[in-house]
Amino acid sequence: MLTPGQPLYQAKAEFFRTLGHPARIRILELLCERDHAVHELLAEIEIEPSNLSQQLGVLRRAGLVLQQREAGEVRYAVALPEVRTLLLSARELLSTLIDDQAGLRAQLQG
Amino acid sequence: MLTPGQPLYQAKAEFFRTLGHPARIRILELLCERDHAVHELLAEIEIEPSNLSQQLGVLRRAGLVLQQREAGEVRYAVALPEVRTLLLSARELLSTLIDDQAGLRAQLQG
DNA sequence: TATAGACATGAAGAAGTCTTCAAGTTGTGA
DNA sequence: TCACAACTTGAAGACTTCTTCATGTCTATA
Repeated sequence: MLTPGQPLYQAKAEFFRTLGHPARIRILELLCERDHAVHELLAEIEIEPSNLSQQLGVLRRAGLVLQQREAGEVRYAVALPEVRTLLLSARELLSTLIDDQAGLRAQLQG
Repeated sequence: MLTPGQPLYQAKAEFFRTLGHPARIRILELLCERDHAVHELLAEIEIEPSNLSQQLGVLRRAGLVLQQREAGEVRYAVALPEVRTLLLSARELLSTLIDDQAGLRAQLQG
């Protein structure tokens, strides 16, 4: 969990593993748009409440999101604006990757 | 492994999991500098040969690196320039994250 | 063609991650 | 104060991923 003194590439790997879950990706994407209460996230993501809490816990412990009580609900927000940049850059890479693979498939089939 | 038809956030999660291993991160970082033969990677990364091959296999199947035989050795290269951008953007985020956490620790301790 | 070097692969036990369940906490309104 | 809503937590079995071992392939060279 980003403990100091460990080699940097270890921390990087750990960080990417934190992003390596569909629910956590969705949460971050939603939080990049605006902050959300837990019940709002629950309405958007198909997942059990306790599972959502677990995933929020993972993101919280990684330092990627912040929690805040407000008027009987718990609101979450991304902790750093850099998260948005990273997700965009991943989307970029992924769409090139998918296009390339579609191209390859087309080439193989025709 | 980036199969078409699955929801996008699933593909994203899978993609990040591919990056979620210290050896694979190191491989990609080295390949972002220049392409390397397997034995060159082996000299840089502390890992058993068969393990390195396994990790290269993961990256290859994900479409992130390309393999090429040449003069009795196998050379690897990153498949897309976008990989470099993404790694930089992750480094950016991670260093902010680490600074923030160091700040928090300092605040808590003194 | 035999041998060696450079890699890749399949399989299996160890280790880590997910999902769910049951139970716990924290505010809020009756 | 009681009860409820909104979340969180710990634990446990199911499921994945890692690492390593033994073996296999490919190429170049003697």
